[in-house]
Amino acid sequence: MTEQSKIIAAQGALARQDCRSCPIRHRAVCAECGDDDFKRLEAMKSYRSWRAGETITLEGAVLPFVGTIVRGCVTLSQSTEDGRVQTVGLMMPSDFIGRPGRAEAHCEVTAITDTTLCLFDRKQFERLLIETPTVARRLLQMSLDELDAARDWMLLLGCKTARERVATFLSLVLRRAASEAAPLKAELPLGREAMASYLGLTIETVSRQITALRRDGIIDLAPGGRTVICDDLDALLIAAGTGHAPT
Amino acid sequence: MTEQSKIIAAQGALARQDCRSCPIRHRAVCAECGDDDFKRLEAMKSYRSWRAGETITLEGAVLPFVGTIVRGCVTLSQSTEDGRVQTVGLMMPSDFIGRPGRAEAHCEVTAITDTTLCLFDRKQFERLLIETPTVARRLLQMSLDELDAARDWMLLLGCKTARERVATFLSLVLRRAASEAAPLKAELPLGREAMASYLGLTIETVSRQITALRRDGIIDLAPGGRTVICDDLDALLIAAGTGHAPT
DNA sequence: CGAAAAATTGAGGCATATCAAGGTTAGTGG
DNA sequence: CCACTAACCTTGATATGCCTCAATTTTTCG
Repeated sequence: MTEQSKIIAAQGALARQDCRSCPIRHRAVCAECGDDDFKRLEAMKSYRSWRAGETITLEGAVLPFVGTIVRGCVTLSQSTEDGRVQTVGLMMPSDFIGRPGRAEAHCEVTAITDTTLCLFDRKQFERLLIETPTVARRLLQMSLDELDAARDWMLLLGCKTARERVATFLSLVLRRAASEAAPLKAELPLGREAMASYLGLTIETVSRQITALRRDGIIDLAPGGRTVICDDLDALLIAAGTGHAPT
Repeated sequence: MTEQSKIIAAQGALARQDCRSCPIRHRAVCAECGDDDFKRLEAMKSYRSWRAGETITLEGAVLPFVGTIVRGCVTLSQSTEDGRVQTVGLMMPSDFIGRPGRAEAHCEVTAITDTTLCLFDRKQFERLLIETPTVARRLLQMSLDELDAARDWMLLLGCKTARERVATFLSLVLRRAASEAAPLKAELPLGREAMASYLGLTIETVSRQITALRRDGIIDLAPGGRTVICDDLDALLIAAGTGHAPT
């Protein structure tokens, strides 16, 4: 696997692409950039890919880059000294990885699906932040959104029951899939183990609660257990203990 | 209480003070400001005070200001529809309250001790952010620090035992007090109820764990139960499941 | 000193973890 | 296409840590 992944990683160093045709151009840290800003970004960016399951960086490791998720799904996680792990963030395309102003990663970052990042050299990006207010402003907004989301998740971890946690996660996935008409349908980006780590539960409890929600007619699963179907999102939101969908 | 607090609040609208003699000048959002920046800030700032226990803003309420804590201790909290509450942040002098770019508060903000904020009109402050990179840069750093702290707390809420949570909190308080020599000693800013809400536990469990830590000789309490004493911080950190003190 | 608030302690119940087994799916090679 | 294997998921039985309910003690404040 390691050998193979090296080959993939090498392939992942793709040719530069025109930022203006980038699929996440309007949501990422570069959302407010003008042509001049893009010229600068294009000069410093590179692409790199990871296979599902690979570690992008370990907690405390020095990261020479920051970047944006172009494709794929990654988790941020923290762990105690004795090895208990908590997933503290689930990042999707357009989300920003890494921290300007600090080289050491605060979390472990893991690719859940095959993932491509648009990378910026950290030093160069820090200089850009000082000189380019459009990027700095957008990064502040995105960081504040992340902070709100983290605080919403603290409510889940501190107060909610297992059933509510699972229902909250499923409603979040269904909302992100945003298929217009009922029945809503979405493939789960995380397996049971990753879900359990995100929800502060065990695999077994997650599985049991999914079964219970299915038994209650609130959701259904497609064969394979990786795709959720929901006819009545309101019922799921009630099970989640949330009148409005969480962030 | 309400009548009296109004009087205090009125008194709280203090005369402007010279920013350069402000006690938190080097840690707050204005840490990197020069003389010109201060001139602008002084023109738009005002002070306001709250009594211990008062609500500074409700979740979802429109806040016409943002600001910095000058004195006191406040909590941010979120709640479920059926009234369960989780404290999601503990803010101290120099911390920043409110979100530029959004009027509605994401959390309920409560003064735990008597508190004074240095307030900025939100609209004016947002304009300042665009035109004053020193403030914008500092606010970004502070927001990223908050995000790291929130993620550390998610590890606590998702993985740690009651004993570890209480030990983590006590070590955090002792570290902030930063009294150089052993025995370390600090007054708890939160009562048992507020501690329980912050730690995702009940009052009773917090009380029992404090008793247990005391019985084990890891901490001691001064009469009144509001002041912790610790001879051996390492032992407390081990009880907290943390080799290094948490953020 | 007296009353209210805050903290402690105890007994018992319940939700979730843990331990263990069995079933299902996906990937691989014949 | 099928057999085989490994990973993933589900289900069951039991254990336990924390919550709930209830009573008492301690502290604070008028």
